Amino acid sequence: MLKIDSIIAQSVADACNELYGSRPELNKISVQSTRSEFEGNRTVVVFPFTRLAGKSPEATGEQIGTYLVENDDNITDFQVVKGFLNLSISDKYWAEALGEAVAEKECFGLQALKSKPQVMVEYSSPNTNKPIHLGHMRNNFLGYSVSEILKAAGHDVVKVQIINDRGIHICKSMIAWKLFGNGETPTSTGEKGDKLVGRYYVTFDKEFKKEVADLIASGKDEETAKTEAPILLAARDLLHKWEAEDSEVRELWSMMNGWVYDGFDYTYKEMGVDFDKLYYESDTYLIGKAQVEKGLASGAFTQRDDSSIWVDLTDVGLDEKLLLRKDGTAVYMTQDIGTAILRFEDYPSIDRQVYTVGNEQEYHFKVLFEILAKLGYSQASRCHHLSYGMVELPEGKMKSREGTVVDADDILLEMRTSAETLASEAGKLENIPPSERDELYKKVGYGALKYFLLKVDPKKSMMFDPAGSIDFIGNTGPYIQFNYVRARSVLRNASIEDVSTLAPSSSVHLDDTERDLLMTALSLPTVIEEAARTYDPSLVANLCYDITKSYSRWYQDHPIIKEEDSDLRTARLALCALCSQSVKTGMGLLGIDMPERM
RNA sequence: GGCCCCGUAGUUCAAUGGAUAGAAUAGGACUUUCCUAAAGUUUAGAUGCAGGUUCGAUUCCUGCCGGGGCCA
Repeated sequence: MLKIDSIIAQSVADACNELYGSRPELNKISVQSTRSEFEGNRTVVVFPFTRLAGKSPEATGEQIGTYLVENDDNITDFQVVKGFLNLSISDKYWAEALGEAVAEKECFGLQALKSKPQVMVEYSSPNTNKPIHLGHMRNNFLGYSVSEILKAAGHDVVKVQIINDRGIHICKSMIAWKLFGNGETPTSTGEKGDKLVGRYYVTFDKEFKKEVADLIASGKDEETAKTEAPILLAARDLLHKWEAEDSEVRELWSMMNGWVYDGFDYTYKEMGVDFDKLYYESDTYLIGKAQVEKGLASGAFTQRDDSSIWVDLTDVGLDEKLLLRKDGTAVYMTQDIGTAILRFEDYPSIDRQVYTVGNEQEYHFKVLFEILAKLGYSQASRCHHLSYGMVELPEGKMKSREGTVVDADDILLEMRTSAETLASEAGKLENIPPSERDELYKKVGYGALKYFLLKVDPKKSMMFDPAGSIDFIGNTGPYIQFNYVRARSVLRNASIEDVSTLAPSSSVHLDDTERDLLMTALSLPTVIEEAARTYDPSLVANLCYDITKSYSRWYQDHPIIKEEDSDLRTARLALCALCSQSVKTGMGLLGIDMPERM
């Protein structure tokens, strides 16, 4: 909601009070942009007041409109079309609103840091046996962006990662490396550490399948074969030794995980995401067990005859859920309980945790939050599962076993290369010093990728076609960057050092295109607030596009530097400054860097 | 079987219950003596089906059809 909209809503409430003796609630008063084919800037929907007035929509609109023009200086004129009251807002209001927004410079749209409660956002939960792929990238960019948006809305944010670094699947790549690795290391092969370990995870699977086939050939049934394959038994043995803290196994585990972390560090750095604190499941799964025992003692959980431990959530419409197996081993939920509680202890002031995890885990998180509530954590009711849809390929879901995953490092490289090709084909490279070119390809290429993944409503699943690749024209990151660059270029050519000096004269008149552009840019603060409230970066992405689209259209036929009327020139420069600043802020919240030249 | 999410132009995405459902891309026709044409203008094209609530439904409710997911 624009600032002017709350002013209008207030005046409309006054009008109803005065005219009909009843004051409607402010949030019931709908103010929106006036459609371009009608006179005016803002429109009040009058249908809700016809009952108060006991008149037709048209007559009600006339009465309220007349009252507004007489009693609110910002409103200069009105027109009623059916049930819509179109209001013209004074030039003075727009000039002042523009001047105020520009004066805020890079703070425009942002709320005071730490003016709202501390929030923890978990936005990566990798396994140490698989390299990062496109699905993880949607997760990471989404969580990073939501973190930045929450900060912009005034929250203190703690960004965390949970690393799934233990368990049978990790032992599988370990045993495969032991058996077939010949002592290979990332240094000896020159391969990225996460790729090397991932390769041995695949090796395990191949060997396992071969052994199963052999066992079946020698007369075993399939089920038996799958539990008796020697390589699986060897992996199980490693797991037992790991849990018994066998030093040799722990050493191998640390070494291989270390390789993976080196690989992840590179990819995260390229992606531009970072974390304030890392959590490892190898540290938290025992805490989870202890917490489950504690919950049993306090009566929150129950034990069955086979000694397995359960929680009964039928009172809140969920099921009974297993928390500890009969042999005392942990399930996923056990670990997640441990991790959550450890975090509440590490950061006593966090108001809630936000988990960025795919939508197939929705039930899991409902259960987790209920369990935390049962254990007495009042933050549980505010915890949020930031659930997002899958990234799908034209042939369906990505499957690592079928080799259809889109690897993160591959796509990052492809984006850089495409940016380079496009820039050189368009003959843009003369403008760019060679030393800055690689940086530029990253800004543009990665910007295209991030924008592509973030402009879609998180909860919807989305399509990625590797063959079609990601566009650089149209509704894309580079389109927004390009127009930003043009706007910055105008300000440079006009020698504007400090944009806050661009105070428009209060008598300057902006035309329809200019007012539309201004209104769009002025909505940044409320869009950020809304995005923070709904954990939805796509709102910010869409606003950046709207501002840019309007800017580009306006720029086409409105001279700025060459404008001879000096009041108008100043106002246009201010508009240019406001739009470029708003878009830079918005794109920054998406993790997208803006180049100054391209 | 139970529960959850999603069905909008050929395609990829928009639309706090509001006016004639917006963009992008692909297709047709244009624009560069002018602040960066990765741009702009223009043309053509869509709410799965059937009911209901409402002054007004892409949006809310019910049923069906189609796609995805979760729980055994």
